[in-house]
Amino acid sequence: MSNKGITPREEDYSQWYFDILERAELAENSSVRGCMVIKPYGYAIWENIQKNLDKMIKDAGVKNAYFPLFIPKSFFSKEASHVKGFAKECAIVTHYRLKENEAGDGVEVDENSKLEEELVVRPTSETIMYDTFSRWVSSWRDLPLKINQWANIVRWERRTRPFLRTTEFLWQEGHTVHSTHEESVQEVMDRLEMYVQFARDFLAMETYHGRKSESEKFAGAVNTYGVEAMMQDGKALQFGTSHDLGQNFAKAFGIQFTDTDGETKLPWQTSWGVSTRMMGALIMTHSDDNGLVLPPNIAPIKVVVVPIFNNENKEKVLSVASEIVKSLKKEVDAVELDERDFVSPGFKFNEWEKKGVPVRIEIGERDIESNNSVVVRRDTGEKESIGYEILASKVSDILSQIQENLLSKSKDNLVSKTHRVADFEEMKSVLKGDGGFVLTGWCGSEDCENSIKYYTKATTMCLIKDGEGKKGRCVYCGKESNDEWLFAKAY
RNA sequence: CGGGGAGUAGUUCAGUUGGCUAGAACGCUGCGUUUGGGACGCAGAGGCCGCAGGUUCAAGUCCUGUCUCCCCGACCA
Repeated sequence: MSNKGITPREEDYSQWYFDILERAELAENSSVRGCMVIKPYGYAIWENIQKNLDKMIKDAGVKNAYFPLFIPKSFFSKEASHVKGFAKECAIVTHYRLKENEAGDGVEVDENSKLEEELVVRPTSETIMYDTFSRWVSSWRDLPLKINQWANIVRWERRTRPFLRTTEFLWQEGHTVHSTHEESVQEVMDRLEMYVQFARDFLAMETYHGRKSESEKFAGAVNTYGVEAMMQDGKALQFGTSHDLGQNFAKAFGIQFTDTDGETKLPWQTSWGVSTRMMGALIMTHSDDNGLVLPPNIAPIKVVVVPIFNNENKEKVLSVASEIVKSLKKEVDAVELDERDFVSPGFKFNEWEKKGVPVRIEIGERDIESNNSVVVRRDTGEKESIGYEILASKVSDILSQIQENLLSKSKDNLVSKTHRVADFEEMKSVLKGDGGFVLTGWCGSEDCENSIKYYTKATTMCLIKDGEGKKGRCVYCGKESNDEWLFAKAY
């Protein structure tokens, strides 16, 4: 797996994700698969994502709220294509009570507690939120309505993958209601751009974004837009979506408003979200054979100070080290001192590298004598001796450099793995080789899309801005095409 | 749901044509020596060999059934 970074295979995450997640051990005979425990270090990354993204969401005038986990089954019958998209992956609550079994050694479902209407564990919250919105919206003065929720959701997928497709996952889902289509489309694009910006600034990830094809769009949407990242192994990963819902749901859930002209109208809606899948993208984008590599702007621990001592000089070294930590904390947050005396320094170096801490500072007797400390970068492995007086500001600079370097590496990876191809043969050979994105003409027909998928395993990712209106020929059927689309094998 | 593979210690796995008290490495516990790139020595704890049935003097090993997990597909964020 060298040079491909971390992939979501069991053998990889058991080795590298040791601090991030582990498979949940559920009931012996349970058919629950793909439920993961997010461990404290992994959850700290998620909290950093939450904190920073939540600020951007609020800056966009969106307010947080929380809606029920359980959705009456009947809500799902209201929007035809929505139910069709989710019906096959819903967990359903049918009873609300257990009783002791006859043998007296366990419990069983109490048949007397059957629910009159079954409840669906939310696979997404459009239905329950929009039912509520229908009571919140009655006038143009109530619009735009912009609501976001941070929640867990359940999708009973046939096949799961750690982080990328788990049965239960955490996400953020934003839902807005507007009086005009122009305004709702603007919201869709703004939130899409927000995700792109977030990925760039915090996750140090360069991505493509654009409209999804008809077959790839969200169940119930008029249009879906996605953010696509390129992993080190040549597979694409979609980690954010933004949907133009048109008036489909407004119609289905009876959301109406009286406009300034006195007319009763249907509003226009959007929804958009990113999930813990984003952490998978983050990990797979930057990490190497030595473990995680985390961008400083999202790392739970940005700097770790490893004192190197023996029984004789322990006290002295530790006191200098904690002085240094104190001065570092004035300029850098998330600094940690590793005082453990039961593992060797070499063990610590390795462990913090696996955890992806961006900067490690080593302080031992040698350094104290020369008023220096050894500063090591996780991204390049470079070591540098830096004096105490300038340490804090230097480290702060190095953290910015690491953030920049990771972004530029991600950009290089994206560019170098994007191939513009002339014909289908070339497309096949590119995808059979190192993979990556293929940029090529596509006539827009679902038949061609399916054939391309059949022969190459690649699907349409999205229509990026550069590709819009770029006339050419469809890579498969050879007919005239209006746009150049992005294809890739994807997770 | 189709194709392939695997279930033995906390983890990763050995375990021969059925044969004695089921093993290793790592991890864990204790003591000592160590500590600038995953330390070492000694002592120890830890097992319903996935589950149920069968064949046999004897089953981790053979047979039948069953459950679960992993990989590759189909489906999807």
